[in-house]
Amino acid sequence: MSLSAGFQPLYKQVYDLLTARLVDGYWKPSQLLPSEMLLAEELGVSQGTVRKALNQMVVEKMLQRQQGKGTFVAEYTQESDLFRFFRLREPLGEILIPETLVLSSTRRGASGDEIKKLNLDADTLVVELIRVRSIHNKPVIIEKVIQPLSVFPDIDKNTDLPNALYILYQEKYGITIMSVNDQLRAVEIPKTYAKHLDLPEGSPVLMIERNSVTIDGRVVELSTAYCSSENFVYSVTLT
Amino acid sequence: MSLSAGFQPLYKQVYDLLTARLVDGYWKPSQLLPSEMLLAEELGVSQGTVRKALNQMVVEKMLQRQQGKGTFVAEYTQESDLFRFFRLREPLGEILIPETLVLSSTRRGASGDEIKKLNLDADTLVVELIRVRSIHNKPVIIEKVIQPLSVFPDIDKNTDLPNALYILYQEKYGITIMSVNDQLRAVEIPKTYAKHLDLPEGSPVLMIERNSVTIDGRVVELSTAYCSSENFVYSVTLT
DNA sequence: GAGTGGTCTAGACCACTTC
DNA sequence: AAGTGGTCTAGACCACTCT
Repeated sequence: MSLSAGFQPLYKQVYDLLTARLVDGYWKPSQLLPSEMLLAEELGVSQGTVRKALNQMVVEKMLQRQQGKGTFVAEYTQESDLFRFFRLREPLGEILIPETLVLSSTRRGASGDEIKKLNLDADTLVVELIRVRSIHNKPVIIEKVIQPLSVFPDIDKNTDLPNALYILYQEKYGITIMSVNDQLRAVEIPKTYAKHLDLPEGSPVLMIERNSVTIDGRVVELSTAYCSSENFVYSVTLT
Repeated sequence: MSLSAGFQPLYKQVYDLLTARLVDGYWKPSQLLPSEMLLAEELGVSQGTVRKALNQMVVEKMLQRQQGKGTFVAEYTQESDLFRFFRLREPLGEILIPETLVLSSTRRGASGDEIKKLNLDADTLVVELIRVRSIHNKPVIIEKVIQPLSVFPDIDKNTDLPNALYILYQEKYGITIMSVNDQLRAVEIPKTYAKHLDLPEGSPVLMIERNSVTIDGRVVELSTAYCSSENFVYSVTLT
């Protein structure tokens, strides 16, 4: 059997092979995969083994399955999916979808910190994007996003950036963000940002530093956000 | 077969039955469960069905399994486990274990908000515990913990509270905290707390409001923490 | 009705732990 | 060697979707 050369369990080898097909773009978001039986036949393993690999990929949100229909590559085009990583809520818990305004977009060389965190070559250019996000017409977040041009060629040539950048990454660059690491601090709002959020200088704001990680484990985007927490909170459940 | 009267899948019925045994204390933390084969025989289902239920409980961190040894009720007595929900880190990511000093412990009637969040009767008494937590001998957190006496009888009679309260809840009251909901804000530190954290008045601090939830879904503890984020960050990964 | 994923079973063999 | 969980297979039947 073609997979038997490995040291890992069969279902793990199947998992790796199927995951590679997603990373390579062999299967694209929203696409229907072959049925369990067909995959089992193609790979020379039992249907139960394919099932175990597929179910693991569902747990990790790479795939979605529907009884009677089939198995699909996960897509994040629903509002609720797009804002899967957007954690600001009203204190009572309602989900809030922000509007977004781009303030600036500039190319520059990557800083040492960025080179390290994004694992870039020394001379790589990055785009620094500054946006203000508003909820109910009130500006509540100002964020700086760092995108390496080596990962997202000419991303600053796009007109009409989508509200959720991740959909652009997925549709235009075939890059799917699977997880983010957030570090939160409380700081006084930087002087230059105070006016954009309609806050007095010295106001305490949440500072959120985020690394965005792809399906294959690469950090491809950095962001730093300053969030007014007068009316909104960062809400998260730990298990 | 004794379980067949339900509408749910067999493995779900097995899951519910086994979970109930944990909630009831029929099986206690660190205890060895019967083997898959014995459970299957007792419940009149196949070994594969028991396995599916057990594995789900492992995912939810109620059980731990070890090949060759058996299946155990999860216990949280390791330092890393005790601080499973402790998210403060040095910016580079090292795990920090705080020391803890109790400032006060008082009984009082529950407030309306507490009655609602903890689902209490109107006349229930609660304990309000105020603690300072230090890292490397520097105070960084001051927290107020609300414990209903209806859930934790005479909890304020304990001398020597453990560093992690959850181990007390588990060992003395048979209550296991399975998840927490955190809401984070940035605020100016309350005047009365500034001196405890060695911070100037008006300093921005992280305010973390937490609901702690048991294995059976009840909120049994509230806490509000003010954290200096000069040298530490709240770190979390979203998937 | 045909095709999909979801459940359940039974049995074989492997890997690890303990005695 | 005996007992545990982990993997893999094969087959039956159920529930759902689409045509």
